[in-house]
Amino acid sequence: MVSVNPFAEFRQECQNILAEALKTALPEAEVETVPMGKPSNPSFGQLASSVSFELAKHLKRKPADLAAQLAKAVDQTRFTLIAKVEAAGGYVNFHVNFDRFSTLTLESIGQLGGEYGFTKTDQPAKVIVEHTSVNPLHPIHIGQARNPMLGDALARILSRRGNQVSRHYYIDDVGRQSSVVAYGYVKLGKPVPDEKADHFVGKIYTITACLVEINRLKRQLEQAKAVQATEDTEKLSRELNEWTTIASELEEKHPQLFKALSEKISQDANPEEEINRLNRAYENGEPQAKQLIREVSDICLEGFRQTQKRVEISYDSWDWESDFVWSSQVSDVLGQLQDSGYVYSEGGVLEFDAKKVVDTQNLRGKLGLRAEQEVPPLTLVRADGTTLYTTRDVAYTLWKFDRAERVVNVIGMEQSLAQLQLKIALYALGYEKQAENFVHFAYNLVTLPGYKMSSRRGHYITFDEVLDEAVKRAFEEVSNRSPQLTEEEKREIADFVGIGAVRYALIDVDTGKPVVFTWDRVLNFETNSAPYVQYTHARACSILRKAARKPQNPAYELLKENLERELVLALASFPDVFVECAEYLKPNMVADYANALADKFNTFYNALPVIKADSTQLADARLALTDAIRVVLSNALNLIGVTAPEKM
RNA sequence: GGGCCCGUCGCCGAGCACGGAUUAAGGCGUCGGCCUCCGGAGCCGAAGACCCUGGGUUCAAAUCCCAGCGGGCCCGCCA
Repeated sequence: MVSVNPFAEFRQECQNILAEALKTALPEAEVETVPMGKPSNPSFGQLASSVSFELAKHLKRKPADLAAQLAKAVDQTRFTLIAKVEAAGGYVNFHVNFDRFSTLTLESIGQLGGEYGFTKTDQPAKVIVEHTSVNPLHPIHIGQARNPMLGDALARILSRRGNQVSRHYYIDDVGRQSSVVAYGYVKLGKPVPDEKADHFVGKIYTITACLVEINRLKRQLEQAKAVQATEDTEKLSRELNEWTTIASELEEKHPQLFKALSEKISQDANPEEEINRLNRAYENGEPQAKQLIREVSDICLEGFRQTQKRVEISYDSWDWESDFVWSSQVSDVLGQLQDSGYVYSEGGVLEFDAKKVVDTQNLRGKLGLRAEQEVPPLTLVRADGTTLYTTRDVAYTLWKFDRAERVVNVIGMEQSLAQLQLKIALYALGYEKQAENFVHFAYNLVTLPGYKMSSRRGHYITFDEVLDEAVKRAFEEVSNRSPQLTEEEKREIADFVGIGAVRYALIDVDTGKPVVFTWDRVLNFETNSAPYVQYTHARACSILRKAARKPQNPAYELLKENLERELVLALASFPDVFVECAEYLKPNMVADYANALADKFNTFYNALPVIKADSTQLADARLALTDAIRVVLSNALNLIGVTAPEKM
């Protein structure tokens, strides 16, 4: 017999049996669904129901009496996975029949193998997961790296759930900052990168932005002084000071580049003007500007691709924001929004009245907003006629919905308001179904303990650095532990261990909480880390290798130890964990599950011999258990994109 | 000023969406053990938490509601 979800099978049986018992013993009771939960203590069984507490109220009887009556009324002849039903402390406790349950679970895992646990949804959909979408201006830094880790895990999970998933990278090349790099790049005479492309672009961006900012502040300061605006003068001086400090930092770090850029840029009286001109030209789709900015963006993206390849993340589509501007899509959406009646003009600026949409369409309930919560308006178009980021994002979102039924945006929680306004815009345009299938998957930031990360200021640790360091430390670790391996083997292991550790660390924490970056945390190789789970997987593989036989028809009922039964239960509940994490979009659940299973297995491993068990039959049963653990650990790691190695 | 998120042992953190049984999981760190045994990136044990505070709902609250305090983020003709 094979079950895709053994524990659910048991739960269903308990529910049916209890519902029957309710009908026969307490026909006067009205219960819609019978509550069923995991008891705190295994001696109370594997599932327990607290119906009696509910009923006690209505029937005015003691919970303990009701529970006893229900336990008695249970029809034992219909037990298959249940061993016994008992009343205790007012609860009705269900004990699983381990002989049968172990057999069902382990045989199912043996049969389903790499598919075990991945229960398919009955409503498969086309889903677009947009993630990463780092601006092509500088290398991906550790603060941003949480995004692709989560996004990729989500995509893997949703796809395993039976959805048709497409991964999209939104290239945000429209906006002043792209013109800033391009400007610096031209000033330098369009140099060929002499290092990893995105790092190269990042330096040009930071230095150029800094120099331009200083230039701007100086001019503003002079103006302020001229009209004797003391307050402005003070504020501007402070800002100028800050940027001057940054400039000297940059000059020290990259003296040649800094010198070259600073000489070239100082030749322009007003670099800001140049940049704005380029920006407008790009939005208008002028060929020269198009050619230039795409060229710089492509250089940077090439660097991103290298990093992504390294962490085994891929995208099905790279979507250029500029394409939406150049085609009529943005202006079309703008037109539709204006027709909707929720847009007003204020001094030549177009504003979207999100609050009005919420109020007239009665959306507070659907959006989870409080009664009097303010929803600020969104500026759609500047006075000079150019559009803003969120405006363009509306067009992009509709484009996505032409290709999918569901859209998941993996975007930091600092953009919650913009994402909310975007959703409201969908309602305003009459795309109600789309709005409901639009999900902002928000996550909190990764922060550095010392200072604030800022890509504009060049204050960041790059993702590449973190990966390099992780692999380096993993290499030292492997060399210490397994000196007999060849250099080649060590390098390979160091790679998946180091990268796995980083991936796991960025996924493991609840997305609502910020991650404070420390090397110790991200490069953890001990319990509760990818390497720990990987090691456990390799250990299981090693046992199976050593046994060198595939047990035929193992007698699962021989698995009578508590440690073994706990393992069976843990294995049996993997499908539940998977479904839950897919439905509630909680990738960290998978990491936690894998770690907990590894824990249990290691305890078992230390306490009970597998190959050298007392009898061959018992050894066979334990080998089958070990094999099932191998399969499930591998399936779980697969969901979060971590390699499950046979050796390490 | 308004909104969103968060507050659990010295530190980090599960559990909270769906309230349940006087043992609130783990990990790090501290202290003490374990290789005649299948991989010690491991295992076992000890110490450490009135789950931010105060109310409320309930037979039952870490979990739900209200108020407060503390931290992060957002409220731009930036993205």
